[in-house]
Amino acid sequence: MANGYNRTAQKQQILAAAKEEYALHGYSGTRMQAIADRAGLPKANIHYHFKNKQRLYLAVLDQIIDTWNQPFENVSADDDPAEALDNFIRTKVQQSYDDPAASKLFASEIIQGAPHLQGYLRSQMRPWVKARAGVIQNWIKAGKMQDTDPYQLIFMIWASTQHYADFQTQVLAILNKAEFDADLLHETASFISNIILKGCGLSVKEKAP
Amino acid sequence: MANGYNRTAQKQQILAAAKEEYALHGYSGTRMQAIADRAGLPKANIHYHFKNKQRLYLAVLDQIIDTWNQPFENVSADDDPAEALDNFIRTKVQQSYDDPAASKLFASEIIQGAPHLQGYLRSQMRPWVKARAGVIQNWIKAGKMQDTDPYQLIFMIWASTQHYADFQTQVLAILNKAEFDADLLHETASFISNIILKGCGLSVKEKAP
DNA sequence: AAATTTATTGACCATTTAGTCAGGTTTCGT
DNA sequence: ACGAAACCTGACTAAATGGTCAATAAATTT
Repeated sequence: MANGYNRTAQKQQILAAAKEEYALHGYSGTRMQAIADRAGLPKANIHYHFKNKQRLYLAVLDQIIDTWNQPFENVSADDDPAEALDNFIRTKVQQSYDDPAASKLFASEIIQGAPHLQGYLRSQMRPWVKARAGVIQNWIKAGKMQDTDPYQLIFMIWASTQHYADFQTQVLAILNKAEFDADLLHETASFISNIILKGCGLSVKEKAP
Repeated sequence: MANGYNRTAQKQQILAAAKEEYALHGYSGTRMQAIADRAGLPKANIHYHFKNKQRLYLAVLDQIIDTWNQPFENVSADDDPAEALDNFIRTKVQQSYDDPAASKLFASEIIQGAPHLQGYLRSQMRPWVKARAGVIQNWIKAGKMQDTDPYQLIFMIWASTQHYADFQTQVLAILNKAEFDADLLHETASFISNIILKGCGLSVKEKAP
């Protein structure tokens, strides 16, 4: 799905601005003018780089997916489940923290029925999950962890890790905090990891030295 | 927040149609005409019942919140944690199943910074969570369950239960299913309940006779 | 340094869409 | 039955917004 490089820094600037705006206001709620303003450029310039609103949106989605997929490729049946799952969870939480807009934008797209991502879900994401589910299944067969539905497990990890990006507003309001700081991030990651690992019957161990 | 009764069935029809449209296309992406079409009414009729697009949106949110709050009021420190949490989880999953549009709409609103719900989050939801957190804290003090951050626990339950409504499209695509049926619902609720309860060090018991 | 391609921009336009309104119809109290 | 109030609706309007384009500037090539 990735379409190579984005030539200019300008283009990156537009993509970044667009990501924020789309995340904040949804696809329809986003105004090309607002993207232009955020990027500090005249609107017509954006239409020079991107044919139209939808193409720009797709380019943003593209970039998000590219970034996300990188870290998860290298889990294998030889790994230790507890360590691998812990790592998976912490990486996801970190990503949510680093780029909440990306998470929000993706979430909005899915919520609205993934009109632009049906193909991606089917042809990229499903095989990816299938492969990870296979690894988990192997762990179970090898007696490394108790019987647990791998798909449900992955969904639950996704849900609980992304929640802190997508529902940040709600979380902060409830906790009565102004922003999501590094402490809360760490606390959250540990909490989720603890519950999930223990829930799977895995012993939670601190990182080996 | 509730504003009394909705006099006519017509009004309910409009609210239902609006909920679907807003959930499906977001606030800005929703067209008054589309709501009218779905409700089978001329557009002007909608403007007779609701001053404008935003008021209609607020009315929809209002109704959702009203419905949601009903079941959770009656948890007390005397209850058994495992049973209460299990019940909480199953109710949330059931709600997601019964009215995914409500969940989606609420999620979109929060993702976009809760522009219409800041007040509600602060003045209604925060105290509500605080009270539930207090109950959980009491359980912990009474030795009924191990030490667990109540807020994090509640967030995690919210996240994992609502995920099946909000990200339904993604879940179905990954599982390669056409729709979310009652079996999957039950399976999901049990899975989440198992992981969470075990994760909290609670023994999972089937419903007492 | 001229020519040519690439990038930038303000002004403009066509379309979409929320909202209005005057006039008609139904319902309801008396 | 009658008047009044509530309800309904087709036709219209004003504003917002995505997108275009011709003119201009900058970079690149020859």
